[in-house]
Amino acid sequence: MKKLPVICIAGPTGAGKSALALELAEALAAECPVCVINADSRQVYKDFPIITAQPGPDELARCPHRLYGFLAIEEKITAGAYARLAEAELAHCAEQGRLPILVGGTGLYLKSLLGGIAPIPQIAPEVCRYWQDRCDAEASPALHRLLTEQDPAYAAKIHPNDRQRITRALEVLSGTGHTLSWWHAQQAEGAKLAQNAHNGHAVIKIGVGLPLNELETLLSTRIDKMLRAGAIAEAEAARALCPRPEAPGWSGIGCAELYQYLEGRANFAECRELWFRNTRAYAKRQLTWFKGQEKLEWVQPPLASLPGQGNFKDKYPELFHRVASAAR
RNA sequence: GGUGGGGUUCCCGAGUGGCCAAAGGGAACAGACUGUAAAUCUGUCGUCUUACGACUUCGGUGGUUCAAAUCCACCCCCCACCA
Repeated sequence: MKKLPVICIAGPTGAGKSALALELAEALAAECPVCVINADSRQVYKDFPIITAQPGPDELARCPHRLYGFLAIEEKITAGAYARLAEAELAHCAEQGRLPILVGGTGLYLKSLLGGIAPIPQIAPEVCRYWQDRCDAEASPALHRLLTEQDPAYAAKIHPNDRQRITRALEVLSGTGHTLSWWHAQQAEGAKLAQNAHNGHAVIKIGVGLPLNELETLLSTRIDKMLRAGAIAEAEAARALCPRPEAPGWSGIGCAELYQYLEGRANFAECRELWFRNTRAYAKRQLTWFKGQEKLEWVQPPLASLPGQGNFKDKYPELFHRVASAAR
């Protein structure tokens, strides 16, 4: 049996990745069945379908979608956990002869899935707590000095102020007995091989995007659409379910801002403005990531992405041809 | 009309004679990124292509002083309260 390729649609938030995926899915309908798989760290939360821009019922009806909206707000997902879940979905697709279309803007998740990630076991929560507390008490530069003694190679790569990475390195060391550098070395070989292939499947990476200044308009109108679609009610319901803003699910852009608004700590205009600013800043970070980390085939956003208007084939004939012939 | 408070670099905001191109935060720009990644972190951020340098800024105009964002005078705006 022929190995189907893996299609990957990445790019900054709000550029229309999901819509493009559907256009592609529909254009491909004649060739082979497909399955859209989420590669976005926030669209996994089931209580924020609107705010995290998950595909709606209409979209979901158009073709199978996986890994969307399945996590509760208090639950945490990580790059490693995501990679395992997505790996299983890819295997599933292979069994069924479906062409997987990965869609999402979480660069690290895509990288972990396609390029592999160090096989570090889960670290006990007490160990994490311990370093977290120590970092609070001693400040990150002190822990960075400590890390420099234990794992100079990794310490040299990160900044003394980067408490998230410093505590993680220390957690891994005390939790597993090996340094992060050691763990990274365990999978370095595979990572190099996996750049353009995944378990023997060809990977076609498509980027959807626009320069930041042009993307702004899309981001702004998208926020208004979310608001009209009931973003506030969604946040309100989520708050009733989990009134802890520090819970993992609340960290999404828009969620956090709306929480402040609901608490009366920001007025509506401030909330909207912040939401927009943060979204824009995030899109910029993503652009930087994709510029430096991945080589994508950039494509314009599908501006008129109304249901049933998928004309991927006409817009990107060569790209479509490549995908289709790889799928056949 | 009276009294009090205030006008600082894109925004917020510190600064009350020299150590001030001016704290801090935000925004912006550039960047990093292997389990929190919609996260976390870095650099730049008045102008002069680089600066040990030069030049122009702190409502306006004059003045005091070796030296002013900081002191004085007048003026223009804003806010609060009283009328």
